[in-house]
Amino acid sequence: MSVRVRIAPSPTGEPHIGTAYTALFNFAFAKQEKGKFILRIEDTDQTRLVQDAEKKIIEALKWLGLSWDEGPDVGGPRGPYRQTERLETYQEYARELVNAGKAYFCDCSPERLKRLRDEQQSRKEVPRYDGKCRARILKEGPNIVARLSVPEEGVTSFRDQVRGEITFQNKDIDDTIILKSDKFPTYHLASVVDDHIMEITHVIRAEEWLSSTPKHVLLYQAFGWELPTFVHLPLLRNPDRSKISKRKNPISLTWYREQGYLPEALLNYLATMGWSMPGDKEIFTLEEFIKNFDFGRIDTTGPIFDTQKLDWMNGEYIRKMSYGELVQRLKEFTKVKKEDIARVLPLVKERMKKLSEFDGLTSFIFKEEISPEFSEIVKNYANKVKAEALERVVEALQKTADWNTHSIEKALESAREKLKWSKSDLYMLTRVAISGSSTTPPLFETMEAVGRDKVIDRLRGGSRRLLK
RNA sequence: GGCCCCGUCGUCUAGCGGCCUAGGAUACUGGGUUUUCAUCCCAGAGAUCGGGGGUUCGAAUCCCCCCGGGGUCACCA
Repeated sequence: MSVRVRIAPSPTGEPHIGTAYTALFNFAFAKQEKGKFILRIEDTDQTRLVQDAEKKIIEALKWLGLSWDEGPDVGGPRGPYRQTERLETYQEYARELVNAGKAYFCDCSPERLKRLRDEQQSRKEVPRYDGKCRARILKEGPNIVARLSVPEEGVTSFRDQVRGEITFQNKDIDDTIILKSDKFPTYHLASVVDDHIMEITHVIRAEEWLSSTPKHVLLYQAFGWELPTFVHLPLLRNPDRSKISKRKNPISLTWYREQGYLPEALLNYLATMGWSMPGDKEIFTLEEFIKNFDFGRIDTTGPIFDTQKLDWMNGEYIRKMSYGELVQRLKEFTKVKKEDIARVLPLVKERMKKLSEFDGLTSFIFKEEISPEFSEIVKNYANKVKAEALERVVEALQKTADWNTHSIEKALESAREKLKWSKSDLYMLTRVAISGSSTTPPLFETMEAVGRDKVIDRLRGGSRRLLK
């Protein structure tokens, strides 16, 4: 049987980093097995639905290059792939279960359920449904839900591909609602029915689903369906080890994109979360990941998402990338013209960790005016002396016909000989005068990029400023 | 709290009974290259493998208990 896997995000907010993580592992496994990777939209919660969320998820996955074979609008024999488009299906299956005595209708009001929960909690009991409607024969209708009838005794167990055998006592499992009173299925019913109809062979999802898996297993058993293989990936964590969340960590894929993380770097980083390439290799391509992917190398400990290491990895990718390719990628991060990006890129390529840093690193080159601050540099010279030094540099520069790093260096050196200044002092003074900053790319290259006229203007401006 | 999962340097991890006086990466510190920054190179510090019992000639690796962390307990997914 050929492998079919899926991701099933809910369009309830920003495209989530966890979705990318799960998608990556599903995608890699599908590719390795030459199987199918399916995108299914779990939009059954009408109250939490967010307008553009599905679109954004799709855009994010495309950005990452994790392409899918079926869904939500891409053909496939077992669609549609949005759950709200298949409501009758779930209703039919729920009815089938009720008719078979494996589920029952329940008309307990939300108020009663809340009261029940509160009472149980005050008695320090585990909150769960008391089975009031279990033995009643109710007709389907408004304000009626369907609940799974969980056996009172015995155990439900299943095998998780990376964690081994996991067993739950049936008495600990609640009679979960499978069909809500609005006749929409809950996640449990919908995902089990869909996974079966879509012939999903491996359910690869996050660890947070581990404790509801027995309910799913019970559903499969009630229907008499064959179980898929379950794989629960470790949960990405905040620095305090709690489940990764908006409050404590950036989780939006849109944010990572806007920050200038390269999709291939983000994917590479994600692949090292809870998984390791044989041979201590940390930088690897998606193709290498696919080739070497192995469930046995999944670590079940929840990894902390460390943006510092992501930054390092992103920088590695930027440095490795060709200039031409980088220029293309930079276009959406700056208003600087393409030719100018290409021209100054060599100065900043190895200084960028994120593409969004390009403007900050290069803006001084293109600015019309800068306001250098001289007070903190070359303190052993008086302002007047510094101003004169800048004038000497201007004179030397004006004598050179060519404008390249070599001629600039020669001019600077001849000025320096007259001034009898140290290299570091004169270069630092010049650097601040032409850039406004004490840290820039190499001076000659920087001056060359700024251009002759502007350099001379700025040196004179600096001189005037010092004399004020 | 019940149930379930997990526990190797700050962080990501290698390790699946002897090759481990625990390796790599990142972050950090120092040094080198250098006109500043960054890159690059070298070095250092950093984990008695959560703790305690076993099993074994031998345990980070197997077993038990404890402790710690996390997840989950909705007409949300």
